[in-house]
Amino acid sequence: MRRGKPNDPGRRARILQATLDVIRAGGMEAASYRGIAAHAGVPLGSMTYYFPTLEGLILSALDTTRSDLEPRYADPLREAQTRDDVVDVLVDATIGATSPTLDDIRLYAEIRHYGARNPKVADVLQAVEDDSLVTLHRVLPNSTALAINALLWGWWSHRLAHPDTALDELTVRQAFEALVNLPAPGHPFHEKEQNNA
Amino acid sequence: MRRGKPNDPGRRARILQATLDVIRAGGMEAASYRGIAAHAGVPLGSMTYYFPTLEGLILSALDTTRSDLEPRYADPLREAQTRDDVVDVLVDATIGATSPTLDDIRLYAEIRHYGARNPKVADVLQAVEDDSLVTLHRVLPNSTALAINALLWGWWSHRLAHPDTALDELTVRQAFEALVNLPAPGHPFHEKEQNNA
DNA sequence: AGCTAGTGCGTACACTTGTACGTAGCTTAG
DNA sequence: CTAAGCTACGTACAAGTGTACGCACTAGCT
Repeated sequence: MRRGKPNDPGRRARILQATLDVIRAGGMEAASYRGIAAHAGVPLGSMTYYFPTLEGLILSALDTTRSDLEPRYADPLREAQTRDDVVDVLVDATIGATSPTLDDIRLYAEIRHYGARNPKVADVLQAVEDDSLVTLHRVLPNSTALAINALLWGWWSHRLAHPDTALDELTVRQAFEALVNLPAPGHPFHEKEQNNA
Repeated sequence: MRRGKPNDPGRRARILQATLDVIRAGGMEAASYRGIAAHAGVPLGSMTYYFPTLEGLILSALDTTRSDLEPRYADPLREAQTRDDVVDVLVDATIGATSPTLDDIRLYAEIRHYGARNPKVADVLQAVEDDSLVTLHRVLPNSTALAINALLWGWWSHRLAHPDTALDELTVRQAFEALVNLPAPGHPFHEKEQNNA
């Protein structure tokens, strides 16, 4: 039973997209109803209509990033067979073709930052992180996965703090190699598995 | 030639301290003239008198953190002789006695976060980071120092995102060991130096 | 055609923010 | 003792914020 005028069906989605754009460009503090409305080309009244509370809008928008991260980072990891493959994927995700742009890193940083204080955002962060950790954990022991996650975020953070200086690929690669080849707990001697084609 | 009533000589310093407290507790967005004034127990007029602009106050406050970080992190590193010593210092700085509290990590995170968009804050960040990198660089090759810095920040970030879960010491230690023992560029074979007592 | 329910949005309000500015009061020079 | 100058602060203002609320207008039912 539909009533009223549904004259712009994609409006809700466009607002969500505009929200992410604004956060990417100006940070969470720039995410005001009015600013987002201007960016999306919708009147202020539409904002509060589709999203009665600003926090709700932001949470919804952040949540959509989960589906963005999955294919870019987790998918290639799922296909990695050897430890060397894993290193390749990680290097690529840090500075290569599948690596996020500075704007995307900024967005991810906003989530982490906000998540440190807002429990709702922390849940989103947890979900994003779980997606990648679970995938890493499929190939590597738990402790190694943690360290790699920490280092990956460290590299991304480095890129944020030094936007004009490119990271040296060999430096990044060797660091990941060192972590990936850590011995698993309970197996003091590291066995390199050789199940590639 | 002194005039007027200098009835509270430490007032300026107390304002700076209160500023850091407020940022630690509520983030940069909580750092308002009025909030800080209330926390420091001074009237609003005093704030704008000692610090005519809010950004100036924040920058001054952040800058004082530089002298806090130096002795805690750089000093022990200066005294490290062997690579194992370096690992000890790093593990300690991550989760041990000399490691920052969650509040201090939060403060550092604010600096990094703000620094990604505000050039003035970026300068402060740069200075803080240089202090530690220069010290690391004294013992380790440049690329390794970069990786270690990234990982250290990654671990701190992890603590922020998981305040209730303690990091396993062995996990942290092995990760740092792996990085510290990376071969120097130009020296394909790694030589472990054994100059301990 | 007329009635009704629900969609979409314009406007207004209460509040918080940084900052400018006027002024009170102490301290020294004359 | 008086005048002046500087310190310290109370107050006011303009700008920007989230959100509540009421009005138009469309679409389906009778």
